[in-house]
Amino acid sequence: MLKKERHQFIMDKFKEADKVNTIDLALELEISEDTIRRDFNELHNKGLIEKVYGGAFLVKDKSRNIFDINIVNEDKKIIVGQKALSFLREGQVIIMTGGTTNLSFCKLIPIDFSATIYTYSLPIAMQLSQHPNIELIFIGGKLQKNAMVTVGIDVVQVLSKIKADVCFIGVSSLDVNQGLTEMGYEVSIIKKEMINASDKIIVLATSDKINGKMPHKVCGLDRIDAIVTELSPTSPRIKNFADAGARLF
Amino acid sequence: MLKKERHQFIMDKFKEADKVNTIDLALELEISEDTIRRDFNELHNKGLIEKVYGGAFLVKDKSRNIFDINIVNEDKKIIVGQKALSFLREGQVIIMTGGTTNLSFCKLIPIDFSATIYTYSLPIAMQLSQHPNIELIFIGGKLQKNAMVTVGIDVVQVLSKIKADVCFIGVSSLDVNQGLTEMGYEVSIIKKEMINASDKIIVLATSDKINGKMPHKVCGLDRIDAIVTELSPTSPRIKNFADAGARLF
DNA sequence: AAAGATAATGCATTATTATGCACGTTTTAA
DNA sequence: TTAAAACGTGCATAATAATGCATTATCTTT
Repeated sequence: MLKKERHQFIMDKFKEADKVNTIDLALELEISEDTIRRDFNELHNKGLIEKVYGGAFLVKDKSRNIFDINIVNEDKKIIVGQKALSFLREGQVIIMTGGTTNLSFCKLIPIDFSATIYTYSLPIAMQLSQHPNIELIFIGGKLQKNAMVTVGIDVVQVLSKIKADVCFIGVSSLDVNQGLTEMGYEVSIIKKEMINASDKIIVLATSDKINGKMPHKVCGLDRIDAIVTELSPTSPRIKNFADAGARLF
Repeated sequence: MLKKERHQFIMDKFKEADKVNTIDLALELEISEDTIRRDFNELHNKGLIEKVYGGAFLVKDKSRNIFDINIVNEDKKIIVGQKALSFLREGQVIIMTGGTTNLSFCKLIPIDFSATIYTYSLPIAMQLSQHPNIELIFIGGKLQKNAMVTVGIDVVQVLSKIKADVCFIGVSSLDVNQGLTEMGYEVSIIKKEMINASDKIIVLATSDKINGKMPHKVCGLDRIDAIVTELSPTSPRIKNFADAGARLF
């Protein structure tokens, strides 16, 4: 029996019982307790079990991988993403902001889609790196850890020098009168710059972002070419936007 | 029986069992264990199997989620990372290259460690973003998708302007005579620049990178302040490095 | 088809890993 | 507090792996 098999065997034991016992395992597998102890040590070092005097317990809450991002309201965001696909054109130069709505959108982009995409979001970049035909340019800078985007003068400087066909922009809040507003000052500055650099502005927003105001204004409704939500464009919840002349999808 | 047939035969074995055994295969095919081992090595290098002492396992359906990175030889890389921790100092300015060895290292950095870290690797940045006291600066540029690092003139330009205390550098290959060499031209240029910008150079390498040569030279052994491997510094496998005066850890 | 070049294989040697045992230390429970 | 049980460490041994080298097989080119 190979060591790895034994390790697997031990881990499987936890399906039957909460605790495994050093001696029992040694007897069952007909090997020395020393070997079981060494196995325990290795499994412990991998963070899989917790050693106790006489045996071991399974570690339950194995802190889930930091790399997998939890998307709240993913179903709604997928609807938004699906609708937004119609704004994609092959060969475009695209600016993509961060946020989980944009991330859901990026997951839906056809695998062989070809374009040049600028982004300042780490998760978005990870996602888009799966697309072989997308030329991906990451805008560097100081990392803002909560949003997983880069900020600072370097980001603004890069953006000031580029020209894009379209910007897919996620939002903190969207209001009929205030337009697009942001929670953080730095991100608001950067988004302004992104909008400046782009011909068309497509806003991706789930309905919970609608009719809210944040301290820092990014741009007015008039500058936005399309607002994509999971709601029907005729939904009463966004009638005020329709009345104000916003292009809803 | 051709080598390719044998490889296919081995892979087919996994349909019957979870593992294959080196000796059993040698007996069944009536060839030497050496050949089976060489087959295992080749299949391992293709990422198809995982070698263990006494046999091999099939590599399971590789990460459905693009965000979780599969680290081959993680155990060895963890040993390297553990040793490398002793080179960290609070408050340093650090340059961190990419690669899974460096990623393993970053996972081991104490959560409250405080420093300024520059990197051009997406996964490394994702990992380090978990550390609240690390000021993380991502070096932007065009994304090279296989290595998940940024390349291009922008990267070089940023690096030419900074000064770091230490650079933790992963390698393609490390050779006594050639020193540090890289597979890709662009990355070799960038690593040169990183070395230029740093006072101390710490090389992190598992033993499989040792005694190999790649087309693009990065720097000689004399510029390297420490080579950290999973082996003992006195191991005969790296005796030639010790003889050449390299500082092994 | 033959000669030379290249790759594959096996063998001998050395290195590494896994395992059990002995023995001293730590932990548990009465 | 004490004795038994469990643990950790160093060591010896055996199994497995890696490496260099010689040999054999395969491919290329003429």
